[in-house]
Amino acid sequence: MASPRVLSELEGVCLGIVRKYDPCTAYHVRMKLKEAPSSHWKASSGSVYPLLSRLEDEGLIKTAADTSDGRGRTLLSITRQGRASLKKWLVAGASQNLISSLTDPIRSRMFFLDALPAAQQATYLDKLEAEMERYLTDTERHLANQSQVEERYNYLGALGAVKLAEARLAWLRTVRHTLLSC
Amino acid sequence: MASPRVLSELEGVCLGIVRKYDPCTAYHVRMKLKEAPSSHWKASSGSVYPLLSRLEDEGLIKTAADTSDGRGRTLLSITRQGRASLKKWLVAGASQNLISSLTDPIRSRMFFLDALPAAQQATYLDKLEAEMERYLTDTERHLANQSQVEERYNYLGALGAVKLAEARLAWLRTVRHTLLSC
DNA sequence: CGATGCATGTAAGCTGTTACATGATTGC
DNA sequence: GCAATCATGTAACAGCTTACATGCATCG
Repeated sequence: MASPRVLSELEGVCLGIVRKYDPCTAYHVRMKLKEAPSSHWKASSGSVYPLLSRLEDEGLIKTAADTSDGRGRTLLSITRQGRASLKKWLVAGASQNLISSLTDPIRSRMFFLDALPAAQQATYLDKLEAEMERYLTDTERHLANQSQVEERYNYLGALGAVKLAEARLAWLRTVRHTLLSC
Repeated sequence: MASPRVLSELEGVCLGIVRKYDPCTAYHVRMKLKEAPSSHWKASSGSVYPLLSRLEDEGLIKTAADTSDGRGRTLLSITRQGRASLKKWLVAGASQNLISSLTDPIRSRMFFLDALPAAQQATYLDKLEAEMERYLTDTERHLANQSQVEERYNYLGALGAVKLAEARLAWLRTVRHTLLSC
């Protein structure tokens, strides 16, 4: 009986990537994490390699040396047990505690904006809006690269990032209007 | 010259709370962190007390023993240096890297939903939608408790939580419709 | 033949959580 | 008097980041 522990967020995501691009290298997993503009994860080698070793130790992925490549690549595949763990991680996401664990540094700061003098508030909100617009553009561009038919799930995930970015931007504009128009 | 390091997210939030309810106890800071349904922070004593000690060591807050209370309460106040640090933390929020660091466990999972058989996908999405509705209600209730005039910044922050929750729910419904209607 | 990208790792450190531990105050 | 809340902390650990270190492959 394998350890039935719940995977961490990054573990679940990495295992999901291994499954999706099976077989692939650890490096590939890192690159996939990096290419989404909306990903929280830095996915440095310092987190990914030990993480994947751990998953291998627990039998969730298996490795095979790629002899055709002189760099000593290691190809990763998900195991039957890994698939079961991934499913478990997936459905565990429908809990109040995970739904509410969304961190938003912008919103956090809004509560304390009165610490800035009015002029600086305006400057800050201006810059924020400009950066948020740029971020929205990034997420939209990323969405445009996902095929709606071939990569349905990637498309829907990327769509979520766009929708959230739109909502944040709209909220920011409301804030700006509320604070600066009187 | 004091250490000009940038505060972490939780440090900034805690310092902001101290400033807002100055003077207040560390316990009060924890309770404030807990009462928002959209807060990412668990704000356990194990994080808050050492954090506030650190801020005191760096001269960002000062403490005073409350002799009128037998429990040995310690009252916290923000210092001039603390105000400067808080402002710095605030404006540092307008950076691409912080804007994009929004973690969404629901969206993360969407990319891998194809790991579940269709029937389980439907069950999962149903449960998710129900929980998201409950979460939206929580944030709305919290918003209703914030005065739009007296607590303008708290109101705007809570409004952001509601707007994000609405956008996530709308997106979830799109996902459900897309995946289950064919 | 040099730059960029592919590829794999380790060590130290930061930040926050969980679990534990203690005790006073307030309201019923 | 007892329960809930107020109040303060510590120790161990989990999880991820930063910085460092190495070396082959590919393309111009």
